[in-house]
Amino acid sequence: MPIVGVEEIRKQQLIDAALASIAELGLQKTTIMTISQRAGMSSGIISHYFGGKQGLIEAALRHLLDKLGRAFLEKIQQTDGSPAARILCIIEANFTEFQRSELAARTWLSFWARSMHEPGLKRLQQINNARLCSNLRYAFAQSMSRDKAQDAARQTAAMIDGFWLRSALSSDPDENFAAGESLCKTFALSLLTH
Amino acid sequence: MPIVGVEEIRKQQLIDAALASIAELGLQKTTIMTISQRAGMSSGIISHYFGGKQGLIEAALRHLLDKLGRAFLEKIQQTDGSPAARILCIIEANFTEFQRSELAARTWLSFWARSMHEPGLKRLQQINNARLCSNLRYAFAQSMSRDKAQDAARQTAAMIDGFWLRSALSSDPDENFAAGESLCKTFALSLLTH
DNA sequence: ATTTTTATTGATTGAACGTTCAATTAAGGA
DNA sequence: TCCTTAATTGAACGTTCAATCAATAAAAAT
Repeated sequence: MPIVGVEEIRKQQLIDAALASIAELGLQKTTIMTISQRAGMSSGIISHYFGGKQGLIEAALRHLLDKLGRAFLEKIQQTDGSPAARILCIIEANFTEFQRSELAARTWLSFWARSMHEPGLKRLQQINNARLCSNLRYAFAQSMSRDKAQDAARQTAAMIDGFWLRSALSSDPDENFAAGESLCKTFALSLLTH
Repeated sequence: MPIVGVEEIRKQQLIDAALASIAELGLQKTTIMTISQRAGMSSGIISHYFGGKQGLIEAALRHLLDKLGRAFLEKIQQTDGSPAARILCIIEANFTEFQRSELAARTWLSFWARSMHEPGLKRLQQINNARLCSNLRYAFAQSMSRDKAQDAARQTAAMIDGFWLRSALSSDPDENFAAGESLCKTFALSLLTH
């Protein structure tokens, strides 16, 4: 059933299938078989397009990071450049990305845990983290000193990640997410006005 | 070399070896061999004392949770019962436990990730989480309404977990930890006074 | 219609891992 | 000294999994 010029389509289908498997089974129990079956293809296709299972896993993480980055860029363009608006954008981008797919928080946690011991994933994670912190620092620095802004950014980033983590572990992820978004916003705004 | 009555000693040695292996290699690359070698014993001993690898992993998590609980109980007895003192105790207990063993944050993250898909670990994690939240809620409720206290507890718990997570993923865990403890305290105290 | 090229398959291979259990070792008791 | 019993070993076994690659299928080119 070969159709020419389907490389990008197949790659995306495999990434989607990988994310579905990771969300449902966890990274540990995700195998080449669970991915390829979900994609409706054979096991060999993964090594063919990604050089191996590890290549697909990294591509899937890169895809999630790209989506998160684009969510932020889209939101930031719909607002004025005020610090409060920027910060609300950052928080919303970090939360809405998850609402789109219920099980994404679990996927992130799986990636994080593995990134501790795999340099390829660790690099991707650190790039994303640096972006989040520097965006927050920049917004806070327009209303307070550099040092205060640094602290405020770290607290806000920690609270966002903490609610992510708790959503992944919670028995009611959705409720946790909604509460997290709201509580992160009120916290960040209170930092700006005091 | 059988010596009688060594069951509890051997179990503890295996738990220590398991935690060392998890911290160094991660839960995924921790095998019966990496654990038993670190303990200086043979591979079969793990099934003998814990019924299998999974039993040892759960016992190791239970051991970490016990240590965390005892750290809190010890600290709480050295203070008056004021809300501020209680909250500082909770935060300190959650951070000092990690300073004792540098790689503990990585161990926690490994456990958390696996607990998403393994009921035995999930149960342990939820018990610990419920304890943290209810301790915080109780302390805050002495200075504000129930609803406010609930929000404050969730924000504080999220910030603590967020800094834990960031320490595990950071390239400089110690600095991250010190900053986390300090910033969590200033946040929690500001909630009490406003 | 035939050949070439591209896409895909899936059985096979070999390595890694957890578990089992018969054998072994030495302490304690008779 | 001999026997019993608790403690421990590690080779063997069965399973799981990622990777490989020769075979296959169909589109494109001739």
